[in-house]
Amino acid sequence: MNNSQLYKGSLSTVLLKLLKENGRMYGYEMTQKVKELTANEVALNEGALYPALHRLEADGLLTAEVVPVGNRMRKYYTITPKGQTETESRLAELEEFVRHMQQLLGAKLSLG
Amino acid sequence: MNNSQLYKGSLSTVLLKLLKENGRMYGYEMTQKVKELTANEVALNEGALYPALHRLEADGLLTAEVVPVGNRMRKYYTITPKGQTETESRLAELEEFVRHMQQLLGAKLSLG
DNA sequence: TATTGATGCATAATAAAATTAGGTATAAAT
DNA sequence: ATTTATACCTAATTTTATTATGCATCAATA
Repeated sequence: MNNSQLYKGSLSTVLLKLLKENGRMYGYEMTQKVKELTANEVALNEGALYPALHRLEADGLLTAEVVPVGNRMRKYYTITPKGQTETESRLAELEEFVRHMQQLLGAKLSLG
Repeated sequence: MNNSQLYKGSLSTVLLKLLKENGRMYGYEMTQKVKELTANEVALNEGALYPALHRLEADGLLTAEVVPVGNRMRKYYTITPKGQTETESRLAELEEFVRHMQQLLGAKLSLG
């Protein structure tokens, strides 16, 4: 993710969560959704995005389906049951990470 | 950091903050402090810790001083003015990261 | 007294994941 | 006609962490 301050390791968690919420998305759509949700502050880096999607697919967390739209191809991804489970554990991990950061850096991270 | 769910990129921020708070610390001491602050949940991985300290020193954010204690050597690190500034910007970055994660993943990260 | 665990530093090989920097092509808008 | 948006991709490099060691001192304990 460029210009984003997003820490390494969080990308796949974000992708999984997006797919879990929206059911079925293609890569470009995810870049737009992320922009929308973050008021244009986060732009997915495609050089990271596509390899990440391929990895998730290879790991059995996503399935892909190529669909022609007009004269162009879209590759739609869907989360698998395994992916659903994995999403939950990654979100839990992220919460734990934030908690640890609060313990280590002070209470400055609570934005609740 | 092993077993820690700490995302890549956060280690140097933690080290800088520890040094900013404590004035002067050596590597092993940092591993103990991190354990203490996180109720033994986070253990710094030495294979990441020492290279990270060396990098911070090379970048001029820390200075090092080797001190004999008994018959053993300790390498004390101190944060530089440049390091102080950098610490602030990294903490701001981390807060921004958490904010973005909340926007993308839902309000589940607010532990305030 | 021999051994284990804690203290204290370090590096080398490997792996994981990002950034940078391209490339290809269709379609819409100016 | 050219630019912008849509839509996918990969290769080289960089960054950072993990894994696996290595060396050495010192205290506790079996």
